Amino acid sequence: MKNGYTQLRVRTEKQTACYQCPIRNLALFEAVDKELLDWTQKFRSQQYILDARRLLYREDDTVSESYTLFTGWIMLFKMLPDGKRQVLRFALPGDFLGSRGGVPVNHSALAITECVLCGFPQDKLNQLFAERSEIAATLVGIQQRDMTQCYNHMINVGQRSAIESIAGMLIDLYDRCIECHRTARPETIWFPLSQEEIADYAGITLVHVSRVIKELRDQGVLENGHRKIRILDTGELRRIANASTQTGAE
Amino acid sequence: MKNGYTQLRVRTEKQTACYQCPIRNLALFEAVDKELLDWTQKFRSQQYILDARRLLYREDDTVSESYTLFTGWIMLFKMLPDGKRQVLRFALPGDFLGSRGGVPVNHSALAITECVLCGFPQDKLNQLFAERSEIAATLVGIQQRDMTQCYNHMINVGQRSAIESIAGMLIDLYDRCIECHRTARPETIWFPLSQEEIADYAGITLVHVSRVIKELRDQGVLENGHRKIRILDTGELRRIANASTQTGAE
DNA sequence: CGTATACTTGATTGTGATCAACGACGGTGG
DNA sequence: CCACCGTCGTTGATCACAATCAAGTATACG
Repeated sequence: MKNGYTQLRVRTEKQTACYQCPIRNLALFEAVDKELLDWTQKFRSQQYILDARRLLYREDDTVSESYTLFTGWIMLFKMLPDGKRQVLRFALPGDFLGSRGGVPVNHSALAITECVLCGFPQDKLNQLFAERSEIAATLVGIQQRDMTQCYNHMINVGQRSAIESIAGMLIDLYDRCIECHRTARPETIWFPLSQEEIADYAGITLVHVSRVIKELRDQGVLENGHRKIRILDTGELRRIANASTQTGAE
Repeated sequence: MKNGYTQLRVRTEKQTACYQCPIRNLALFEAVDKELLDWTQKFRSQQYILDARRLLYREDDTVSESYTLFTGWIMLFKMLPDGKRQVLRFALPGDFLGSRGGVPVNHSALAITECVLCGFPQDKLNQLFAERSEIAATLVGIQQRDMTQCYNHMINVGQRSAIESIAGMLIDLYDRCIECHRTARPETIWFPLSQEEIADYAGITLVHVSRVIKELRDQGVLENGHRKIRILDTGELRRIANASTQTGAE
């Protein structure tokens, strides 16, 4: 109960049925016909709960399942020998994680909040490809989308200054939150990331993250605190994310 | 002839046959049985030549073919509005490029040297998936491998100092060159990258690249010049790539 | 042989790292 | 209810790595 490692618990109550899945249009089975969804559901092994601060898997593990994240935030990252950490991606509801083709995973995954995941056994995926090739095409598309995100992140890390990078990251997460919550625009958003996690994502130190966020607060672009954030001026935030070394005044 | 944009020329002489392709084990059709290779070859639309310094495609283009790089080096990159450039990856022979599922491409591709490419029409790929699902699995695996590379690059850019980052990059390219040339170890390698391209890959300035490479030369780790490089001490280079702020002396 | 491109080197500046200390908050147990 | 503790965020002082500005030198090319 306390070994600090994979702690998936089977979700006993309320196993959501695939045919009524609210995020299906984001996930692997978007291409599947309605009448096939109960068939899809047979592929699903289980719904799981993963507590906050627990690892879903660790780099180099051979993971036997793929997962669709149903609720919560998961952080994908890699560690360096000297203890540095690079956050690769934040997975939000609808994102697809885990094993790809039986190869050991190339990153670790940690739950930032408590999460609900739908698991699909890896060994059935190839069978699935053979029977329904449009699923294969969808998976290729998902990987393509992940790659696009990865490329955008690379620009943040490689070419932008600290403030640009953080602004870009906030805009990106903001848009993705809007997309899955469909909440009104200038709403306070649930934002469970610590400054250390932001730092390891943007490739800067947590001290500097603190200063940058203070700067954004002082500029009236956002309010934050208590694991929440409110973007007050999305336009300005987008401008900051794309402007190179434009200091403040118009 | 001089519009600076996609300038694929059909390769008229010596169209290499798939069944005798020397790099097939690296590429998309590694899973295909020998007796099916002439069938595979029917999917191939054409072998092309792309001159050095020409774009294969540009970000947001809808590309109708996928390519296996047969000869040469190609640089994948993204531009920012202010003219900054982030190099995402260097493609070497055997790498798979281009369209994925009819979506506009998320990056641009430029030939660093003259290249030979094998083209596969995109619209036939889905058909291919349906007929031979192991090809789909292979493509998923290729994308997975690309993603792994991308993640490793992210660590270079995000967490490592300039000298670590460049050392890591050289080791990586060195290993990949060895892999496709199978040349003896301490060999001078064909290395066509300019310092500006290295800079845009590692996320630092070309001036600083020059200083770092001079530092590596002075340490006796490598010799270079004339678009060639010779790694004299791979062990030391690997050490530099992984050590955090270890200055020089053991 | 002249021009353009690539690389080198020096001087200076600045962004972000590092070191250090303090404050705010949330949970726990007395 | 308050004291205690741990985690997280804030703020200041100083330092260093890499950016920038600026010339100069090789090298490739026509």
